[in-house]
Amino acid sequence: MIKGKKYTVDNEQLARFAKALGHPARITILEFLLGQESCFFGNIHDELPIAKATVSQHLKELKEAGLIQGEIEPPKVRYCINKENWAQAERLLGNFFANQPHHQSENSADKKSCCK
Amino acid sequence: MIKGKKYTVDNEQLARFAKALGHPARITILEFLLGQESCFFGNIHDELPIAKATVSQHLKELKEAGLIQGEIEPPKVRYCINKENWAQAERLLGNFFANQPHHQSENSADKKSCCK
DNA sequence: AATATTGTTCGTAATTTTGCGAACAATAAA
DNA sequence: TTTATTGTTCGCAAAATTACGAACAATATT
Repeated sequence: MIKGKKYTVDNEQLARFAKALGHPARITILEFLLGQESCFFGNIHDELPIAKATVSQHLKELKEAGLIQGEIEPPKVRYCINKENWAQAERLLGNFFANQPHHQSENSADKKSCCK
Repeated sequence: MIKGKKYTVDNEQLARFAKALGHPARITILEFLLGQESCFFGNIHDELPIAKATVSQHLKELKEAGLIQGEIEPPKVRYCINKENWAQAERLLGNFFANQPHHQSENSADKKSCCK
């Protein structure tokens, strides 16, 4: 690396999405939201083994990553997937994994060998 | 949540993989490895705007997440994708996103409305 | 043996993450 | 008006993350 070398915008965005997915509570929240029409805070909290303050924090992170949105419906708060950004996350991750790993040589008697 | 409620094994694993993807340097490393047959530490370092000690640390995390492997080829170290675990990550993420977001009601004049 | 090359590990520092309980705000209900 | 319900925010603490330079280890070269 010389100087000023930065990351691409796509890679930054992909990392941001992946980071948001990088906690089992947040995976569980998203999984729940993907399958539910109704999605109040309390319903989400009930799915998780953590305090409501912590749930609120995870929801905030998902919101800041753009993956969900919430709106107040007094006295409750309704959450759901942000479909536009969700589609972007899916696309970025899809492209990333579409880049298949390089084919390995057939005569690898040694299973542990790498990139031979 | 009552007591003892934990996360599923799959969700834990998915979060572990996602967390490993949650930094632009690691995304860049993986992207590079996916397209290269040759992959010494030095080649990876050249792609990144960070010190070698930091690169080494990111590689260690990717190794611990199971996404890559390395082997010594004195005096160099060759890295590559761990294809078995890579396939598992792809599968888990694929299943996760295959769970499509719930359809939104048609009469949503308000674009910002959520889960109505 | 002395030197160079290649990466890892160590020690350190700054920041972020994760988690909780308590306090708070806002509305609804009594 | 008082009380209950629903979530967020605050303050704090412990742990993990990110980053760097310096030191180190291992092999290769001179």
